[in-house]
Amino acid sequence: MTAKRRYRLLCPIARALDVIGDRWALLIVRDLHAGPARFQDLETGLGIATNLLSTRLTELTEAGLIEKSTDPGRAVYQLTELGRRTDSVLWELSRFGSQLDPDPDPREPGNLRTIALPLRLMLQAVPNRPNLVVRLLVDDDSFTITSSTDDVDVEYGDTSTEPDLTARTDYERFLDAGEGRISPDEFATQYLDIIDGADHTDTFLALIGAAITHPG
Amino acid sequence: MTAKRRYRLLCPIARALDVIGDRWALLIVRDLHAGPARFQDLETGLGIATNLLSTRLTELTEAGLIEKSTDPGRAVYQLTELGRRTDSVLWELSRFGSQLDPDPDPREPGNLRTIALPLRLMLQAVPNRPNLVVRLLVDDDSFTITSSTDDVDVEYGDTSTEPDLTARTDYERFLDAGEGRISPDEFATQYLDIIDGADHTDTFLALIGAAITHPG
DNA sequence: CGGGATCCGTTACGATACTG
DNA sequence: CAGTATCGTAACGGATCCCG
Repeated sequence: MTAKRRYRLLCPIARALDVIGDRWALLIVRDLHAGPARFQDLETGLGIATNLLSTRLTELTEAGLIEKSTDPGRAVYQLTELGRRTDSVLWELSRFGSQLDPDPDPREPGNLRTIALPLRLMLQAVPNRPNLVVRLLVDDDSFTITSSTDDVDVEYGDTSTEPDLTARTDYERFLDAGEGRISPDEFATQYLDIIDGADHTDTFLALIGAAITHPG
Repeated sequence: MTAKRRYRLLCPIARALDVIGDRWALLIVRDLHAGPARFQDLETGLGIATNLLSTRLTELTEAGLIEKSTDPGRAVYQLTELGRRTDSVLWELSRFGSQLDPDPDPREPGNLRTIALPLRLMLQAVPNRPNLVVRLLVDDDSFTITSSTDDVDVEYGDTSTEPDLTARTDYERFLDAGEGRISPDEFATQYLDIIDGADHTDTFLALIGAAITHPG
């Protein structure tokens, strides 16, 4: 029943921060951009205390950014349309953060939902995307990339659709490539294993290369 | 000597939030986009406690976003090049925040540095900008808009350059227009007084109209 | 076992008073 | 004017406990 701490300024930036400015709020939203997630997915992915996650989830729900669907008995959280509109904010934050020195003593996340949104936004900037469904394995996590000319989606986990191609890489290298510390070529040839669907290799490498190279 | 609270995650978004995610940090940066400011300018503009402003300023300085120039004996804070690169983040936050319901019980800011950055970013999106220097009076605050084809700047306060045109409006209407609650035409004809330099009126109105209308 | 709620020590924030 | 010092309050973080 305690009133939440707010700026209460007229300006839209302060208004936005009143909703997504609290600690963890944007990171939770970011992870949900990778698709619906359960309580524990978010907890282990972020390393957030359960009480904080709980309060953030209700606050974000009240603000209309996320919603809880208890369809099959087990709670699942997902973004609303309003919540999905945070993608530009997150994208610009990501671009700004890439210019900063990385933490000297980083903490590994419990899962890699983290990278689904940046990946999608990079792919989104590529013109003339091919029609392609890719299963991308990063360490022990799996992503399904669904590319078409009109749209592109990156979902965490295996989805029902059968992929055209399956590839594997590791998290560190993926980050290096995404932030420009290694070249697309070096990444593609050295750190990307094509496991299945090799006949789509050229299409896939062109897509990845364009995504990394593109100014954003 | 206590270690600052950080996410310490590898992802660039978390890295960005470790620097500009603290309460007030982004709003301070936003106000500095309006040009150099003194301690008290920021305090009254935001309504922030002085101890918090003090710690934020040193943190932002350590992070390399701002710098203090004590040239004439009086401390003046201003953005560094890195700090200026927050403009895209702030712009997207502003766009997101405009979609949210305004606070039911808002608090008036002590000054209007707030709106310099949104205004500049709106103008920046206008193609074929005219060469024009405008003094815009909003309530008791003054802005100097320097427009050219290549670039546009909005500084808080009167600058040395003599304006081609001087106009006046009020804060509420300005916000209404910027967030699309009233039309550019309605704003220009009803709530914008041309005080001086009337021969540049058409040029100015075209610029303002385009800025408001433009998708951003 | 997943999905939280409760408790409690620590840190951050906010208001005000005070100092160079 | 530009901060520092103090102090009460709110938020965070870790752990444990509870409930279906």
